[in-house]
Amino acid sequence: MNNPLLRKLSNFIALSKAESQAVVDSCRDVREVAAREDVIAQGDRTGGVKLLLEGFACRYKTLEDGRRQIVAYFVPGDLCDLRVFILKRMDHSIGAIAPSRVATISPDNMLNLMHKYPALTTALWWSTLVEEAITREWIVNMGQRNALERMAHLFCELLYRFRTVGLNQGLSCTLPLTQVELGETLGLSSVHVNRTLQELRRQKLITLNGGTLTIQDLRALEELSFFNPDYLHLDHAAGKARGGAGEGI
Amino acid sequence: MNNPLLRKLSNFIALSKAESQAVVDSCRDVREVAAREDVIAQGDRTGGVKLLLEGFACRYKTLEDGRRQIVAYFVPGDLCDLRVFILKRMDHSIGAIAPSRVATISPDNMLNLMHKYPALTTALWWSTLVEEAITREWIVNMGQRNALERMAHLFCELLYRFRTVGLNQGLSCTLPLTQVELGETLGLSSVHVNRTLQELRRQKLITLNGGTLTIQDLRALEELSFFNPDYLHLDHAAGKARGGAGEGI
DNA sequence: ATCGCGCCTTAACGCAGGTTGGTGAGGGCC
DNA sequence: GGCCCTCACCAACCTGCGTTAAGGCGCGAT
Repeated sequence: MNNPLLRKLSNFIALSKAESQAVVDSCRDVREVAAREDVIAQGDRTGGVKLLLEGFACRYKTLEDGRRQIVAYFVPGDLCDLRVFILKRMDHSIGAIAPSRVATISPDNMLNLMHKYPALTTALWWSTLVEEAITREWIVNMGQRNALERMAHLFCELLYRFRTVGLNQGLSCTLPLTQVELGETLGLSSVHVNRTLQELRRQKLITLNGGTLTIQDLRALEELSFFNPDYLHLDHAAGKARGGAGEGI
Repeated sequence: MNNPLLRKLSNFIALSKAESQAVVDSCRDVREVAAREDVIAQGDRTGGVKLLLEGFACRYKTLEDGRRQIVAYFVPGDLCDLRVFILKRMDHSIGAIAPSRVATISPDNMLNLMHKYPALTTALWWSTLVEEAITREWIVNMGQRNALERMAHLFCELLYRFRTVGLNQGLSCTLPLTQVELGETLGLSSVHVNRTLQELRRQKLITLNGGTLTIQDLRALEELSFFNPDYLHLDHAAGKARGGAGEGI
């Protein structure tokens, strides 16, 4: 199982061979995207569903005066919105941060998949619900936490998310972000990102260099940032939800 | 058509009589909720889908140390998440702000509705996509705009949303928020909310008292806050999307 | 080799917004 | 009538974070 989407969904539900194969089969149309290149830009007509297979990407919005805000990160296995094709135009952009491989699944293909495999559908909805919960948690992060807590919280979240697709190495993971990008994510200036990073390093909580994040003390980082992983809804043992409500939506 | 959900959906698609009736029929189980009372609390088992028929409500999260962040507002016609029942427990709370009437639609009822009326399904997905876009815009708001811009942007958004269900009176709408709640929404202290409100009043942009918001100069308020309504996806003339992609998902 | 460039780092200064601690008006209740 | 509670509003003070500006380091291009 080297498809990261399958790896992610298997956290929620045990997929049959047919279901797994169907997912793999729909990832035929693959495109390489360079670092800092857009996958889709604000204002573009919506196309098919995008699935990040490899790399690291983000969703962002730009204000008229140039200010930029990153509103989500994509790790491998993340779908860039299951249903955008209902809308006409993108109200935001999706851009690669690291060199990435992105599969495009056509609307027809997607609908087909969901008609044939209700259990798969449920699993996909679960993943979008988690995505929404993450977005909400980011609002909490920006509104209620100070710079140190905010950054600590983000790092905790990213570690958990890399874990669910097996892309962590213990308490380390690949995180090729510049400090400017971190600032655009957390609503901070790059100068203050620098200060905050150094404070986290000084407290021996993390190291971050050469595009690798290592968490030295996860417990402490979680306590500092009031991190509560409930919103990631990882409490499903694989297969537990089999036949659950929501099939066939 | 006095069902606010129908009024909202009709912005996206022209609904048939059968479809409209089906929606109305599923709003049988109605509950009155007092102001400041919770509809569902963090940690509760997820029940059916909630639909706000009347009043004003919000989604919020509370940190362990008591800090509270409002992450969304619900105006009449808003569904409190179409698919929560896939998850086990709520990772946040939903609370009434004004006295409200809330309908509960059971999962079975919901699934049934969506199986029978594909066009309705598309319209419902459209509304959740808009909800997600709003959530993302709130992140942009918190991350990139200062207090004045942030509050101005929120007021623009609320006016547009009240308009889509016909609950505005020209440039006025009912907005029974305390300054503390505004602060919990915008990530500001209530003191600073007060200062900011006064600045908006001083600039003759709005008035807000007795639970009524009046926008005196919408154009100026939009410019001040870099408000771009694209993310609300109101560009569908009713009926235009009839038969569009996404039916039957 | 060295130039340029992207990125990280540091320092000095100022301001937006938080904190604390008030006042006073209005409304519900005994 | 008096009491309590909530909410808007106000003032003094403090600080977290933004801004500006300058220097350093690694690396690819010429």
